[in-house]
Amino acid sequence: MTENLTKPDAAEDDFELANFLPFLLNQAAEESSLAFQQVYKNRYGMLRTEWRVLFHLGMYGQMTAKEIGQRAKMHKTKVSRAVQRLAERRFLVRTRDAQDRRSEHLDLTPAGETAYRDLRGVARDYDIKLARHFTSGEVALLRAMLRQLAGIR
Amino acid sequence: MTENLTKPDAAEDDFELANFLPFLLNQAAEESSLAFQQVYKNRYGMLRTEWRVLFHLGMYGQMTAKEIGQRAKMHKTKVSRAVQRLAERRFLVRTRDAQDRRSEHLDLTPAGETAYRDLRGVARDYDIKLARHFTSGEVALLRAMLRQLAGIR
DNA sequence: GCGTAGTAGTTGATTTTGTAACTAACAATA
DNA sequence: TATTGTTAGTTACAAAATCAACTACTACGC
Repeated sequence: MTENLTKPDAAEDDFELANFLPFLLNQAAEESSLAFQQVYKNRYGMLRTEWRVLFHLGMYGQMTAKEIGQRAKMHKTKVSRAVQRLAERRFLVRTRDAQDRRSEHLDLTPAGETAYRDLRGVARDYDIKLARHFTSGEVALLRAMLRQLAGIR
Repeated sequence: MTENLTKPDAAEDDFELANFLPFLLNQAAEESSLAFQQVYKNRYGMLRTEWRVLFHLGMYGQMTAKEIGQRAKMHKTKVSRAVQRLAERRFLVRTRDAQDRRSEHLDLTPAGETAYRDLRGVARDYDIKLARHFTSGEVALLRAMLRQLAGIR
């Protein structure tokens, strides 16, 4: 059958879905998140949003919900709900700012610190495992490109 | 704001959240999907799942829901619902397979073809725009690495 | 002070996803 | 033919994401 009658552009066009960067990025992101997701889910009953908040606090110390939202590019309602659940489970504590009583400072509890350190170890191992597929130069370039695409300047 | 004042291990440890590949991949995927998402959402009221189904049919011609699910790594319920909505909006038609009446063949309608061609054009332009940040060698390497990470062998 | 505008964070309604159970059909086999 | 197992796709219900409206507060202008 003449393919060209029904889809004239398809043959002439070099565009391939499998090369479309947003598609590829999403596939890679989903696949690479999966194994790690199992860990924080099964080990601590956390969602991705909660893990991100935990990691930001563990990594950078005391932060407000707003700061976390900016850094992690999470919407404030996502952050709010993640913080709520982490507070319920005693992974963090909230303290109102004395100067500006709208905002509150978030700190990990010892339990939160422990979970953070545990998960950070898992994350580091997993990252190394992912990077092993490539040379260190390739990985460095990949990270730089991803940072650029993510708009992290 | 305040950086790593409070965290003693953070300095000793070379692990950085901002370098964690699943995190970076997710950020890049989300950010790079955003602008394109606006197009298929605003122009055709489609969700990401629907766009993916549309693209697969436009790209590869007649397929079953199962085949789309395998190619796009979408769960069958996602595919099922996307197909349902695309059928309601008359972007595709379903025909039962005569030999195996469990499965059905999906084909784009003329309206579906039109939407597909339109969106493919947008996607191609957008892809080129994204790739312009890098050399063609870098982009080729990026695509190869993403494919590997996505488990597409 | 008082009024207005803006911000940090929360809540509620709606939409979308995820998980499991389900229907209908096929296949093999006794 | 009946039995058991498997598969394509759907549906129901719970979990989660999204968006808009909301509360409590701060800051500015008068």
